Amino acid sequence: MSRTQRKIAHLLKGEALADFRVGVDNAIFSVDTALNRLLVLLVMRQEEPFLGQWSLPGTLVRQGESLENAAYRILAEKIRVRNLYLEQLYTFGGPNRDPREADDNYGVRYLSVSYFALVRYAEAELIADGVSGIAWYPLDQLPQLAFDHNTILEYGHCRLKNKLEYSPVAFDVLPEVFTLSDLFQLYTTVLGENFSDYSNFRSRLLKLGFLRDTGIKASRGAGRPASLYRFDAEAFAPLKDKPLVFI
Amino acid sequence: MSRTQRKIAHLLKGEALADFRVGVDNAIFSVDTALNRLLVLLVMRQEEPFLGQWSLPGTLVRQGESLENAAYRILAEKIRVRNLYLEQLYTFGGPNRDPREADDNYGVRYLSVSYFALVRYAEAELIADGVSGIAWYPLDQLPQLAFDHNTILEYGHCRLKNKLEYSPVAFDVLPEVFTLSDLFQLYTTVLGENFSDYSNFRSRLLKLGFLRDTGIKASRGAGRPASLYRFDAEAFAPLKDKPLVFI
DNA sequence: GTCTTTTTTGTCTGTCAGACGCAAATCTTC
DNA sequence: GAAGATTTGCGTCTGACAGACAAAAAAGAC
Repeated sequence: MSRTQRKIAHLLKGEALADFRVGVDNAIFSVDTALNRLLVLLVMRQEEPFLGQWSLPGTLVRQGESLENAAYRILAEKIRVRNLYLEQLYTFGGPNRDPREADDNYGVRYLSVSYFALVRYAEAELIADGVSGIAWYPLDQLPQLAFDHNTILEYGHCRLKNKLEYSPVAFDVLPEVFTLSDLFQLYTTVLGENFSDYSNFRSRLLKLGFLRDTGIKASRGAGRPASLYRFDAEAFAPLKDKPLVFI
Repeated sequence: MSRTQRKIAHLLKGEALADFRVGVDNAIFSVDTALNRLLVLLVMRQEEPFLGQWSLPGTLVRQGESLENAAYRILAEKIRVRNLYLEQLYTFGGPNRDPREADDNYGVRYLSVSYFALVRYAEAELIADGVSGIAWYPLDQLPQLAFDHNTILEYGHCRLKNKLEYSPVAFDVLPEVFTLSDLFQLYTTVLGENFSDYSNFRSRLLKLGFLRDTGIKASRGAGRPASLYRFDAEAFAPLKDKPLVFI
């Protein structure tokens, strides 16, 4: 049965199927540990609809391209980064979420498969192509975004908090070696100040046994120099999906 | 800019966009507490591809229909049930996941937004339309399913275990009043025998304070009659996203 | 040298999970 | 009706740990 025949068969049964255009939108987070800010990557839209408004970096999916590859592609177009974490977030596909649906009397639907990403802030290099605006925005100072992208970011923020609590995603965005203060600041910036005491956070993480003390000390201004630690993925493996911290 | 113009513009830039057909597939779980079995709902495919093979109940999304509504629609076509829980699971959209893509030289892609559902087994009434096969299958005795539906069920099983641990979804599929043994059997069937002792499970759940003792006793065969309890949603509210049990 | 800052290492207390035993209340069998 | 079986309900005990807090150690700042 050809596609047209199938379509006709469905129409005869009174079931009008929708034709879809599928896009991928990325909620890309980063943590500026110096200023204790949680940031998201926004781009200025260069075309209608929502021309001139901030939005999540997104793209339509090409022929032969997987959803995840589309997510990696759009990320690579906007940002140069070596270490990152990426996973699917949620699929938004209600009718009328894209004004282009109304333009088009053929009745095409626009669906967004959103992806969640966390990148290392220090080494992330934004790619400005001279035309389009691109910037890190603090999550608590978001402008009005295009489409339903504010909603997507709410989902993304939730996922980020859960990920940090239950998975070692933090070590994807910290440098190879880091102090326990770095780690603690990352957690407090994302989860809020009041989830644990530094002292208890420290002893819990150390007791879990997947942080290796390199013996090297890092002196940053005043105060006792801190030990630099390294994440041991092998030692972490058996702790998979156990909580790392308690909110 | 018309749709055709946009398409041409993209083609000129060497970006061949994919046209999508979007389907919804439901991973519908149920727990048979009498036999301690975890079941999933499968239907026999009535058309190509995978004619005559078992698959998840699914449907293509219609014009003007939201993804969630499509999920509810296909569920309602297969099963009559009053109490259920449903949420989006994951979106599978790699190229070549549907053989129909190869048939079609136009290059249409088939994408599946999967939904996870949990229904009350005792009151679930399967709708056999005389033509199509439909049955509950124990999760540990699955046949080879059509498409990537075995993968979808793996995702679904993971989600089910997490849901049970962190959300009161169990009370959506238990009767209005239930004994603590009912509750415990539901948990052991899904999570395995070795996550907790009945005695400790009992005291933990009671101490959380959202189970109301109705005072009514239920006598089922031998043994001391059990108290019937009722779930108090209001009392549960502050415990949202705290774990109910520990695996 | 003294003060300040930051890291590191403790202590103490209350809570809770996990293991287990036993009493209570019903049915079954003799 | 008595004894045993079965299931529910309710304890106790112990070790681990979160949360609150104190204090020592090691550096820079003055």
